[in-house]
Amino acid sequence: MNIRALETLVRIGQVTSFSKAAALQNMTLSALSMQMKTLENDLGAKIFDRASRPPLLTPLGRRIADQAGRVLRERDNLKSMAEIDDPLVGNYRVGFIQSASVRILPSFLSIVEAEAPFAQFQVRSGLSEKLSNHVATGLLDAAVVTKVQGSIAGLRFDLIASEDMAIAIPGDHQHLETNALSQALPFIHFMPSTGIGQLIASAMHDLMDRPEKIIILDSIEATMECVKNGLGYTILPRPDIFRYADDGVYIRDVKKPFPQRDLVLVTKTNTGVERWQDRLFEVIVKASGSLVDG
Amino acid sequence: MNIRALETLVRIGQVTSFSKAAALQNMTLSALSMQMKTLENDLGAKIFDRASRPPLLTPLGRRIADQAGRVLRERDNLKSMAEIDDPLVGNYRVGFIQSASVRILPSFLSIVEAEAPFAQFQVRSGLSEKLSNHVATGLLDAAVVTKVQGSIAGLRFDLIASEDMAIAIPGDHQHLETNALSQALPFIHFMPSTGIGQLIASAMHDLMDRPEKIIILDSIEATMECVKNGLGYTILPRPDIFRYADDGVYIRDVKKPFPQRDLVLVTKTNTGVERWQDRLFEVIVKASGSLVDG
DNA sequence: TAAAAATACTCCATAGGTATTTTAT
DNA sequence: ATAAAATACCTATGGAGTATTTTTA
Repeated sequence: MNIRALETLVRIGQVTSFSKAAALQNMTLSALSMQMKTLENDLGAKIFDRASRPPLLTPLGRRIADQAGRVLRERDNLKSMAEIDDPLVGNYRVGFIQSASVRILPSFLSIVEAEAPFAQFQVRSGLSEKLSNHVATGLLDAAVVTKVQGSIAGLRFDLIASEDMAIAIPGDHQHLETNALSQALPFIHFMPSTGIGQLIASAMHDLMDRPEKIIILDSIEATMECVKNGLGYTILPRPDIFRYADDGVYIRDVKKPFPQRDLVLVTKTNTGVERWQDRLFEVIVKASGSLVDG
Repeated sequence: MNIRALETLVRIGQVTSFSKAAALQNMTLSALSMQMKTLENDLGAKIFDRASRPPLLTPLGRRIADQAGRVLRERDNLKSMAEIDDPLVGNYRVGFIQSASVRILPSFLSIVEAEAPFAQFQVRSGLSEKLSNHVATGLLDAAVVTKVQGSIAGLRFDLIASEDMAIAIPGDHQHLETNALSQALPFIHFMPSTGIGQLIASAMHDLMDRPEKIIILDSIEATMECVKNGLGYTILPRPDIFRYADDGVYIRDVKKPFPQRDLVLVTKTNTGVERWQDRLFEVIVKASGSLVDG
């Protein structure tokens, strides 16, 4: 079945004349006649009553012509979709690490709703390494992750924000020196295997003796909840601490020359110009800018 | 834009591999590759990221593939519509004369809803002659009308029902002979120009002297309303009288050898076998059978 | 009889196949 | 190194045009 034949059929339905339709479709009457004959054969249906001249649509033909109109409308939608000039057109699969999904995703979604009406987003969350790999293998188009050292080939990283690390201490222990803390309280350690976990481990190593007791958790919110309940202290990016802290938590900034947590947008490096990558980055930076920061 | 290319695109979206898709679509990888290249050119859109192998759908390409699926679904609907075996498939434009639209149409519509799920009906009402002409010119597919003598060439008439004529008389004049009636009361005459009007005129001529006073109305219901109010008497098909009569109306049947009103289904005569005509007739007869008859 | 559709015949564009080269993993 | 995609090249099909015949209004 040829899509041009459907266009012709719809036109005939409008003008009820083969010759007029032929003129409007920029083809000869002969070609049009053959086209309709072929269409009838393809469908195995009698579309025209050729006993009268001009041929009349049969009831079935009329219905088929209506349906052909629907096919053409969907085809037109497809065409116009391809013609949209906005770089953010399409169906995007984007990963967000846990903290980004809490802090950036909501404002991101509200921004794209307004600014990228032709983009759909499928979001999935996970750890930085997994998400980065998914971008590399094409399972995701982009991901917001913590930048890790051993960068995978073929990936592009755009810096969204550099965040200072800080120490979160239960209020009743705020008088203790950092080093003394490690003797007095357990250290709540967010998963050392993750990107941010490695940053925490290195910070911990630089700042204090190895704590007597280390509790490993896989959730930032749970980590902070423990600190709030005086069960231990922790090191996390300042914005994450700030997000969950209450009056009972004392936040101690760490001295300047210290590794920061880099939140990056990962995409594939491409030879061609991928305008959507730049635009997506723009929008994510905007979304991250509107988040509450300490 | 070729519809086969859209099928291929959707398939690629499913299997994420050109070569697997090619096998499934029964074409060579080469052909498939060219087809996708052509599609991208047609649309002016980058559907694939060819930097990786197998080529990955771009976000836009993924969206376009979704939309292509919609196009194909509508195409499939069209195909399956053409394959339905029921003779009553399609979009039918049917005319009903006034009395048929009141007496037959409702049960007709409820019957087709159950028995002809693939048929749509557009109904219009009018006078027998006009409706018949519309069938002849193809403006209507069929019409339920009163059969008139001078039958137009190219039209087929199927008898739905033969209805006796009767005289409707106000109760307080039921003792009068038919001939005497024409002196005592005005004759309420349904439009003499119509098919049924001609039957009435001829019946009136056969049965009685010309009435002193004739009132012409264009509505059967209004005619009967006048009789009910004692304003005059009338001749109409028995079922029409019966429909609107109440206790105050006396119905006098006319003697046997008398022209009847033939309710017919008008369609175009066709060389080919038009199964829908027979089926439509069947359904209309069924609908007319379920109407209340005196 | 005149206008419109169908048919006969021809040509060319293009879609698809085979063989080969290129490329990403 | 190998599997997969792209390219080069060729062929065949079918879609569209011209000229002619048929048809019905």
